[in-house]
Amino acid sequence: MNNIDDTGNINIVGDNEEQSRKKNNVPTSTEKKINNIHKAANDVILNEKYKPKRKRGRKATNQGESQNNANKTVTRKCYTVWTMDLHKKFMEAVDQLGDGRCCPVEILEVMNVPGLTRLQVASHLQKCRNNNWRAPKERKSTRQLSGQLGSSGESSTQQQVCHPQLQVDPQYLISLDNPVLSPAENNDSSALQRQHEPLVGMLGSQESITGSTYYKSGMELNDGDLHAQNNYDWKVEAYSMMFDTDVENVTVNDLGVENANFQQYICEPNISHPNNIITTSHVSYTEGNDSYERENYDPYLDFIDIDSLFENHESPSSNLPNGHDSEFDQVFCDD
DNA sequence: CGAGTAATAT
DNA sequence: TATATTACTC
Repeated sequence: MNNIDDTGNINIVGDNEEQSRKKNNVPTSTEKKINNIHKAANDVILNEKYKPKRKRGRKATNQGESQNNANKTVTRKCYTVWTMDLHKKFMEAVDQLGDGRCCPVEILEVMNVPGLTRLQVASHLQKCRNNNWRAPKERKSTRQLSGQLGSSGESSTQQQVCHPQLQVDPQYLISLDNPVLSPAENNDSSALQRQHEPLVGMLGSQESITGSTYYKSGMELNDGDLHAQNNYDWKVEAYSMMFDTDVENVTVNDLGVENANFQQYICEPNISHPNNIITTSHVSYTEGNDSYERENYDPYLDFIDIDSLFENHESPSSNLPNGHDSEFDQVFCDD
């Protein structure tokens, strides 16, 4: 004879306590503890506080945007090209400023280039600190190492390519060993500080602009030649290739002539030109809704299956891109 | 709150 | 890709 108690559990006559517990799926105290840990961990993961609030980087703006056809939006963006001249000026400013004043604001002032903004200088400074800037005329053959991309045994590296932030941003990491622990508690505050330590020097120079806004004088001018093709460059390159979904890139020169190249100088560096800033127009066409704008969009997850992309590609080790018109680009950029 | 910087979008 | 933009930290 069975009966149901006031907790809704079925008590089977004759069963001992343990058998009854099992039949009613009542967790043991140990199981309860484990469940609580899982729940707490889940709460941490679901907590908005520990999620990136917005994606970083450039967002699509309405500035300079115009409607073309039904579902096509034409976005025209201008940006400054750092010519050798401009860069030289930048470096001279850095050199002139000396210790402790090598910050974008000071550099901007010393450069005294109309139209140039602090953010642009900051961005350029960042590029130079990372040894990732080259003079425009030295740009062309930047994909020497791309051939390694599809070589065997590199799948783990490919994962890293697509998930760079997961390695370096402790704020969003959750320790699997101790899931209840708040990420903030896990966050070694000096870890972020370490990112501000001096980075790779400017090319050919013994000392460099450093990440702590100090630099040691005597720095040579960066000749813009990328001697050190390090692993980071390769990662960045592969990374941006995967995200390059532009259907078309069109530039317009000062005569209004369209050019199919990605980037073009509107005018040559010229003493008569007021500011030596060369601007390009970047026109991109997007179909319908901007997928990047959808909620909870996670580019990392979208590319989590990146390995399969390479597996499906023939001769992965031999035929990787050397230019924009390569087979590879068509495969990944055609929309 | 503004500056500097890493990360990331375009 | 090179540059612009954003998030984050101090």
